[in-house]
Amino acid sequence: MKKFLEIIKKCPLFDDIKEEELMKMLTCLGAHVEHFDKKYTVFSEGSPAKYIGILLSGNAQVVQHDYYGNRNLLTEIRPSEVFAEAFACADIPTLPVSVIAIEPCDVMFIDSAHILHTCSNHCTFHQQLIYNLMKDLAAKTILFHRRIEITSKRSTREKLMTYLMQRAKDANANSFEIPFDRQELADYLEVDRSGLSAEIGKLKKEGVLDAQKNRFTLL
Amino acid sequence: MKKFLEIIKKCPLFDDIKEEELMKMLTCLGAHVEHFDKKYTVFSEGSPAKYIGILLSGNAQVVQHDYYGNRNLLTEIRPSEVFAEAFACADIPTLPVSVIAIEPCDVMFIDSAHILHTCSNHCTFHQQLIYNLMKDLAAKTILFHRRIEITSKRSTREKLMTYLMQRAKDANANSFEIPFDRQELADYLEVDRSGLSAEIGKLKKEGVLDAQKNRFTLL
DNA sequence: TAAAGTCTGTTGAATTTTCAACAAAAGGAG
DNA sequence: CTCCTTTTGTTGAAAATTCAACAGACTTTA
Repeated sequence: MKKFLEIIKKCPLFDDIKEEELMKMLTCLGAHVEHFDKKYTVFSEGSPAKYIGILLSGNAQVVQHDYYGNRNLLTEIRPSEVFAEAFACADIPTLPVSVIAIEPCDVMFIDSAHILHTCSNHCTFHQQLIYNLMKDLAAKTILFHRRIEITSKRSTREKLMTYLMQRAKDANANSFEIPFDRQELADYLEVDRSGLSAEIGKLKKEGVLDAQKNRFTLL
Repeated sequence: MKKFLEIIKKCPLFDDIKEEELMKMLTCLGAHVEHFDKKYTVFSEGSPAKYIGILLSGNAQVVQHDYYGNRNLLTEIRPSEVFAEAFACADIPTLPVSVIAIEPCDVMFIDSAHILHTCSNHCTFHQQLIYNLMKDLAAKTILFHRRIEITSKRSTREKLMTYLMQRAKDANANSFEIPFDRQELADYLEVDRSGLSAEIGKLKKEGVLDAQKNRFTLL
């Protein structure tokens, strides 16, 4: 676990927790690390929502499948990010989503009950953890707002442009890379892939943007 | 404020806080109540995200307007529910949404800084409030998941049926009322109102459901 | 390096959604 | 009760999305 210390320190869940206390605390919380190869399932839909996950290396996605088998891409997860915490904290018994390793991953698991319920009066770090968890959930809620801002647009073009403008604002630049390939972007925007490609082509011709692979430039 | 005590007690933000401490605490937090007539604006897009709102009476909605002026209905707020907390907790400077009174409303406002930052080591209720806030945000995140489950469907019919099945599950019955009129439902599902009406008509003819005003029955 | 597999852009046809306009129904005010 | 306003359902034409299929570019693997 030590080799991931730098990533762990960046995790918002551990803000304002001293480095010398961190490892001790993780042991106390019963944290453990597992490795997953590409395309393997980290959490699967319907399994108990007992553990909070923290991505230590690699790249994963939160996805949901509807009853027609359509894949719905909910979020991209990057190292030091927390996932599946909302379900554990909200006492949802089983996960309504799956988490899939897109690249080989190392994941740290912490039993949510150890964060929320055990000795919360005696260990000072529990209070800090809960405060950090609240901050993290607030940030997640904001991300969902942004997502809904996108999907609430009615046309492929507007969805794409809303997404790209969000990314440009985040990057503070009009040229930036996105973490999706075309199919994933289509899934995220909830549009048809071929229609998306066509729309990108049109926008290029109109001189609104430039796109090479996953690098986009707004003009 | 006292006349709303029963509603305030139901607010998840005050779970496990004793009734005799509640009023004292609200005074300490600087909570105050305002009245809003129908169609008045409780919070407006772009204003500072300083206050957390708690609806004490009436009915309100969280809405967002895009640059074409389309109204996007994010959530319905009912008495004892908390709103705008995510923006305050996530340190978002200005609100990206508006809150509108649909019926005459009474709203309690609490400065979020008083919950998050003041004397958090000395007053025991602060820790409980933060824990409750975390629970509340986790629940909100789940609601957004459900919302995205709906809007990620591609057709009006699937969106409608996904929504109705969620409501049926919540109500634990195949007959239930929804808190929207047709236009609001269309906004929530992000579909065209006339197309929605047509789809409801078809589903009735097919014997899949029955609908009278805002009471739906799945058959 | 060759072969196999994956990703992307393009097309046209089928299906859906959107839009605008109107009439019927329901609700509210006086 | 009647008038006026709002909500709901209906329609057909226009526009957009989806779908399936394919070819070329790019990657990966053997």
